[in-house]
Amino acid sequence: MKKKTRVNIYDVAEEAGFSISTVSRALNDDARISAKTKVKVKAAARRLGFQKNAIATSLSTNQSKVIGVLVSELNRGFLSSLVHTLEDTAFAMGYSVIICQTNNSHEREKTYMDTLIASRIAGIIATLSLETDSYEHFEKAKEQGIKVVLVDRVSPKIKSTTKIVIDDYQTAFEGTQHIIGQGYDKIAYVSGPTKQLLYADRLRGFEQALKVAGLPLNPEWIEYSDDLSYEEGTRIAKKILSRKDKPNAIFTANNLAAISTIAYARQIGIRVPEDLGVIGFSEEPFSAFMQPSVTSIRQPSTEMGKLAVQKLVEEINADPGESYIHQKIILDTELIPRESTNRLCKR
Amino acid sequence: MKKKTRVNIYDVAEEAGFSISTVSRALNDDARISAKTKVKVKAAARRLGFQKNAIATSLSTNQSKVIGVLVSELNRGFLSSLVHTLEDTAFAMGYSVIICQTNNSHEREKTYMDTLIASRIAGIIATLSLETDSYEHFEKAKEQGIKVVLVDRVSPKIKSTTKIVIDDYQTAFEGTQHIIGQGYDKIAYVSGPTKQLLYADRLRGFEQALKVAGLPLNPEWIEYSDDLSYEEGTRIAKKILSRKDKPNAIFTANNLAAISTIAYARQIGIRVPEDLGVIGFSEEPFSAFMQPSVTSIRQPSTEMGKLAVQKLVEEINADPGESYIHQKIILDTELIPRESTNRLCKR
DNA sequence: AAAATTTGTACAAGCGCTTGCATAAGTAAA
DNA sequence: TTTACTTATGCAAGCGCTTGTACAAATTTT
Repeated sequence: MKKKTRVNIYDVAEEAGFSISTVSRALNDDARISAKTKVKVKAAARRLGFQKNAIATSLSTNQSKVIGVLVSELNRGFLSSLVHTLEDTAFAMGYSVIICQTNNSHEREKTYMDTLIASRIAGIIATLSLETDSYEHFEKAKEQGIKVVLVDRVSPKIKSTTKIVIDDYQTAFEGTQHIIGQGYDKIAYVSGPTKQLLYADRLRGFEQALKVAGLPLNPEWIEYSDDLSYEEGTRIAKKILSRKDKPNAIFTANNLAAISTIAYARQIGIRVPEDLGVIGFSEEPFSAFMQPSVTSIRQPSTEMGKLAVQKLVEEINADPGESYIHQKIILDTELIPRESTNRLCKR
Repeated sequence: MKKKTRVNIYDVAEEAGFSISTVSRALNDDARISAKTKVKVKAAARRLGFQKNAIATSLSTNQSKVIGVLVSELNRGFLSSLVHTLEDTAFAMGYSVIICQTNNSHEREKTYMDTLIASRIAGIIATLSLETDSYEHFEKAKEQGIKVVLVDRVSPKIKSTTKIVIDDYQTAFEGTQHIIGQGYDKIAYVSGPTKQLLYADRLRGFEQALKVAGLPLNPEWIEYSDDLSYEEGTRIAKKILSRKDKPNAIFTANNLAAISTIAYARQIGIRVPEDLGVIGFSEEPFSAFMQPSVTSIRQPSTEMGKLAVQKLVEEINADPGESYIHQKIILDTELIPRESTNRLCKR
């Protein structure tokens, strides 16, 4: 048969002169084992360089100390910062984090879900991929008893799940008010795919702010992008700024697009913020350092990440007897006014 | 005793009318099982919604399809991009990736190493933490049969390990030549901790280029930073630029520091690139979009990431009989001249 | 038609732990 | 001293899979 590989609990038992059950309990600080025995067992384990096989423990207890993180990709400021925090917080709570990049593909999201289920993961923290519009794979996870927490990109169709979000509608509303307050009155909007709730909400907030302010809502000034990449931002800026009836401000649904919009505008001789105000959702690490610096909306990635792990672990450890109350937690955002919309006071 | 949890191989065996060994082999496409049987077994598995328990497989085979990634943090452009690629490549090869951020702490690096060993990980891809100067934990992993690939931040003290690096000495040498070629002749250098080989090499390359060009090497113009953060960059720029004998160019060992150096210089009225040339190692996503854009050195994070996974998997699957040949692979870098050192042709 | 192969499948041990229950030893109460 | 509890430890089954080996059936060879 197979040969044993490394030092195991049997070796420790022999070395310490106890049975394996005593060793197991001693190493787990079970109350039933006397202090003296524990000392002896631990000494023996140390002597042998014993390292508990986490796999065997997982199989035995049917649970692992690993959290799966489903995220579209790591190359965006918000997500990279979120994952950073997730990992950090999880580590502090004794969990490891397994990263799965969906690349915004629904297919890959499902594949990963299967892998995670097969790995008997403790729980999942997910940000829906942009493509995702069916949610059976989440139901599947839940059926298997895997707890899920959704962050930022959520869907009302996924029930009984903790969700951690910002108020996209309200934030976009306030962002728009900020631009209006700076004296811009012809405002364009660059949206992500409205299939994603969050982009739909942002767009609504934008439109509502215009309506409240009595400003025109020109359908020609609303553009959509699948991925809001840097290149997409340029493409759309080009389109918008080549119309006869040009807007004098652009609100983009992420920050990358804002940055490329600014770059393109300057390139064709449009001054920012004098001729064109630009504001972008989210915040990239360099939003503050650009020239002009980019007015942004800070999403509390750190807070969201911390909460996500805490809530997940809370649910994992919840008494299975009583039903866990799933919350939708809405965190505050912060508008960071910078030069790109600063039309009022000259720099 | 414990109650079984989900659909397992026994259930499938019963449903299909075969023994569990046949089921196991059928699901693994073992040659000894007839095609007909395989079809039946797989159908039964599908009917029951069976999902193989990866934990049990791992325990049984004593190996897992998980690669541990040890990285200082995710918030730097190079590392975030590297990890992105690692994950992507690993996924394509049927592996998952478990991310461990050391936060540049040696202690945490060791803790993680233990966790990874306990998880019977297939292999480790690591970037040494800045603090690390002893390497027993890597030896430990290797003793346990865990393959290791080192990327970017390596150490000659870790033997028999595949290493994937750039030529830091040569790259810094060429970078310095670039600045000199632009007509700067009083060049300061901002180094990371030279305990890390890579920073020592970069510094050597810088010094050598000065020597070759016959330029003065003013010890006052060489500064060190522990983490080369944005704030550190500002602090050091302040220090260097407040000397009576100011340099007219600054080479920083990463790009973040270059960006903050530029920001600080402009703030106190020093023009970049006219009065001060700035070049930074690495490349942050926005280096190109800054004003002025930052002359950088592109490290091939994508290529490094891909190779790292490929080499690791290659070693994992290598015949244990014959000894695997560990290579040190050196990849090309690319100097990207941008505005921040463009003194010759006016923009 | 018998013997020798070649399939195809089943049995059962083992991977390294956890844990319910039994039991032995130690202590307190009767 | 006997009985009744505690407290500490051991036994053995079980978690869900893999896999060496045995064996029966089907196929080929003589």
